[in-house]
Amino acid sequence: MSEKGRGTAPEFDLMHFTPYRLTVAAQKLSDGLARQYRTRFGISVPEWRVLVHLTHSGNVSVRDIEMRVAMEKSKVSRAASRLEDAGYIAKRINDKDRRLVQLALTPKGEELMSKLLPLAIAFQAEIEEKLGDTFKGLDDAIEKLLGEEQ
Amino acid sequence: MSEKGRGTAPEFDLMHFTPYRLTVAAQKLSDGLARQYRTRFGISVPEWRVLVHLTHSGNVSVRDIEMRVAMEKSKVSRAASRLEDAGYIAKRINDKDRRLVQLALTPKGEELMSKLLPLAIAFQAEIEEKLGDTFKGLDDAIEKLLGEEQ
DNA sequence: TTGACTTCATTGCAAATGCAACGAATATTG
DNA sequence: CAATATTCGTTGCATTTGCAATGAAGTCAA
Repeated sequence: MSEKGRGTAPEFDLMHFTPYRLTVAAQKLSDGLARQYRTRFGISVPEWRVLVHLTHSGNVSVRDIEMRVAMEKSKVSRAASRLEDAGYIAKRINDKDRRLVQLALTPKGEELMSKLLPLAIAFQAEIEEKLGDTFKGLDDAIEKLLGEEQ
Repeated sequence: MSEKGRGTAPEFDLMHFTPYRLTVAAQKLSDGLARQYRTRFGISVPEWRVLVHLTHSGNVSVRDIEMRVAMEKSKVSRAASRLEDAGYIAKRINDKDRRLVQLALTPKGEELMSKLLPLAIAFQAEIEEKLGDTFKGLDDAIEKLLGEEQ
């Protein structure tokens, strides 16, 4: 009771710490698909995010992606460069604002996505099935977390 | 309808893709606390995890931490080295099995944790409050994800 | 006891990351 | 219009990461 006073650590268990749990769960969830993308197609997660965004948003700048896809602009820029080198996307300078770089899928990139997307869709279905009735609860909570102003 | 066949991307929205959502939510959640730990105490997330584990598990080897805390052993090893350099933990070779390195908090490390833990506890409370009735749903789903065999 | 196998922690190396700085282009202000 | 400030994308640099390889220590079986 009269313990030093210092060194008396409060009760705390990492295993019940939500930031930790969420991080580990997210890693575990992403890993399976990420590994497939990497080994079968040579695509990293940042590259995958750029590709997806380009798939349903025609011409997009690096800045657009930075904002919508939760990645630093340098990360986006480098992912885009790798994708360009691999021939999956093309960069073009925007005529109206020559600071902007317009990114767009090449035919080869579209072909790649026609293979990647079905995998992702199946993966999502798998997750929802696995989670069963807890899925909605998860999604609602995430929505709340992502929606926070801050 | 008779579109090329290639280039016809299936419907898919990254913003509703659970692995992505979970990753972004986890990052957002961790960031606030991680920034505090970094700027105010010079502690990184891997270091923080090692410290927490040492706090309620006396003498622990690198391997123990690797298994329980979801980090690669090299990551654990380097985090431990940095913590040792900073004087927060001590390494000692296990007499019974001299391959093992026993890690333990120093008094300075305990003092540090007596500052860090209250922050974490308050942070957790904040999260639970912010999430309100959606917290349980989140926690159940994470439990399910983390509990999966594989 | 010896030799082959396994386990543990560290380290080397190439790649990825975050951040700040930069140059080029545009916007804004006086 | 000129001068200043801001935005955009890239790059340099130091740090971190993941993975494989290493060496030291222990285990097991013949």
